[in-house]
Amino acid sequence: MTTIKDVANKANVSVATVSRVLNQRGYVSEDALSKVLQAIKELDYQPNSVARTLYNKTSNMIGLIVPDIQNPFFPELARAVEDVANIYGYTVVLCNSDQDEKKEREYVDALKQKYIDGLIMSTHHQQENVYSAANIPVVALDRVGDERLPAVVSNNYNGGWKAAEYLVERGATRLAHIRGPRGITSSEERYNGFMAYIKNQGLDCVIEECPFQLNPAEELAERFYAAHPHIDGVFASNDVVAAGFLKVALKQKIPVPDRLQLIGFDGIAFGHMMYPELTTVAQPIYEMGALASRLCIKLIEGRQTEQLTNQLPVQIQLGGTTRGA
Amino acid sequence: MTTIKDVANKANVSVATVSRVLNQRGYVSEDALSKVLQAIKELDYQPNSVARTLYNKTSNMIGLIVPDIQNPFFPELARAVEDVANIYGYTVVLCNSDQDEKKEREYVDALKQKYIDGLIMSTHHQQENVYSAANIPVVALDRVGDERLPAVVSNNYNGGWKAAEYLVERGATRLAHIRGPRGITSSEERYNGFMAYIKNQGLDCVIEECPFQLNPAEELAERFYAAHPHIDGVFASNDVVAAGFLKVALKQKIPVPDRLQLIGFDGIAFGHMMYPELTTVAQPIYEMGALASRLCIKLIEGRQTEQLTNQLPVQIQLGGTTRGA
DNA sequence: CAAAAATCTGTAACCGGTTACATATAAAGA
DNA sequence: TCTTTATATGTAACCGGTTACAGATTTTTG
Repeated sequence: MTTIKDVANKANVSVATVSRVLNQRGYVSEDALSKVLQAIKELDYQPNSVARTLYNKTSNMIGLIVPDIQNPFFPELARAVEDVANIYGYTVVLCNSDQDEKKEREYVDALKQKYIDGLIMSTHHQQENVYSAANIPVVALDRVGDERLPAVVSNNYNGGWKAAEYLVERGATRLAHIRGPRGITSSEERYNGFMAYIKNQGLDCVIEECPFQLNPAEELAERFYAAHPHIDGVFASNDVVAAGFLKVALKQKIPVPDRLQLIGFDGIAFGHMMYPELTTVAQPIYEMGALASRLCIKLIEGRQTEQLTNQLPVQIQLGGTTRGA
Repeated sequence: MTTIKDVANKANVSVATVSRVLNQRGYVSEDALSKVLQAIKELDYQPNSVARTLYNKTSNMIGLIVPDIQNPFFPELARAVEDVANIYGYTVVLCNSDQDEKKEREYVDALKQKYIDGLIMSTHHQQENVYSAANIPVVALDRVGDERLPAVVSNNYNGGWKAAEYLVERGATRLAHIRGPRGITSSEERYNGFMAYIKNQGLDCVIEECPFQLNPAEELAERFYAAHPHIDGVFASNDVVAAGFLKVALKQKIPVPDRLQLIGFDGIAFGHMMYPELTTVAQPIYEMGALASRLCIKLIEGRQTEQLTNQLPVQIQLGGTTRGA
């Protein structure tokens, strides 16, 4: 591997001069400049980023901690984070925490040791430890654990409200909400928004709780349809759960959307892969990831962010699981 | 941040002794050992991995280059790679290449600069550059670009054969294969396996080609069903394409599986999220990722691998898009 | 009991960069 | 013309570890 010393030798200058050329800092004569550039080209020299990191305490790497990349919501988010990071010359290190606080802490420690420049986290755990111990920028994405952290989220509350409103407007009268796990900000907010509309309209509804996974959703759906045959509008707190409910409904030959309307939340890609397509409250997933990435880099570069919480709008995405207007 | 010097001072020994304790190398007296351990504990010292990397030229990082993490096949693979890597103390850096050779090369360069210890690549490009320039272990995953590279793949040929056989055994007589893009090993092999069975049985079939994406698959399906109304068995080269064909079939009210049987390839999670569930030739995706990761680490640790190509078996996964036996 | 071998420890060089500082020369100002 | 200032460059310390080597002490061996 060619080092800065090799370049210096070849160009007949000192390493300091080469370094000055590389970093475009300090004074370098025309003559030296061209000799160095020539040597760099001839030797196909690339400065060693580890050595740079050691001195500069900055690695051009961003950590991204998600619960599980297998959860179909996160690949798009991760992709967006990486795309933006790349533009600015950053590399992304992806970590799956399984929502395990210990794992999260271990990852954060390991990443900090590698002089990671910033951290983007999707977790509902309190991040005081991260927040205090690290002097690196941390951006919360989708899930907010700590209020003091800059965050990128979608308007979950509004989404919940819209979902309820949408179902009611399409003629649903007996509503149910399959809410997500307690303690996760997004599912709480969706629930709150949904309930606010329900109360506002003086309606009644059935509430069930379900983790954001297919199998539990299917199991719950079986029981649910048996227990509540009259329900004609279901709002699931995420698309995976909605898919589970749709699947069981189709299996049981419950006419969707004629006798049962279904709306999910997220707007992940596979909503389009099924038939009928899932009607859903779509978050701007890619936008969220991209924004978080930009925000993180902005903070790394020392610039302040205007606002702590960045809330992006959601939008109903028409599918075939709800009726036309 | 506490450094090895701080520890040495506190323990009243030299940095060399502390280093010996850390690496459990060389002679260290009982007395010095306990003093150092005590100091480490009191200062909550963690050795700086960047400094270590600089000297050792090894980073405990593995690069994973995939075409696009948004392709639902890759998250499971990536997860497996990361899980195994973690067990052995390695961190994974994920990169999306978009199948762009230039991007791939840039990533490889950047990763090598960071003293990445090994590389796992899912690409169909020739990797001579990688293979020659890098003296780091490279493992090909799912897609093989270079024959000389150790690789982990599933038995795509056998999968293609099995798919044909399965359709025929369930009574399909007019077969079609929607093959994947040319030049990608896996799609070629699936095609070859399928055709081998067809020829072996003296059958005839329709072949179409489609990229591994939903929209093109849907468009093709529309045209396909119009042009070939008599086809009663379709083998799609991957599950996304199969999903597109299923979606259009359902939309057109073509009875599946009674008048049209459908089988995909991959066994990705969303096959279970739809109704009917997708019948598919399932690859052991997680196993493949885990094996690639283990293989890579084995090579990093200097041990030789028994065989260059590791081919894992595929298995038909029963869904509702084919008839019972 | 002396020599050889094993154990212990510190100094300093090294990994490959960056930069403070000293020094030298050229250009500008008095 | 003599300062002063701007330009140019090299030396050496530094980032935080690892390790070759040398010297000192202890243990083993003959």
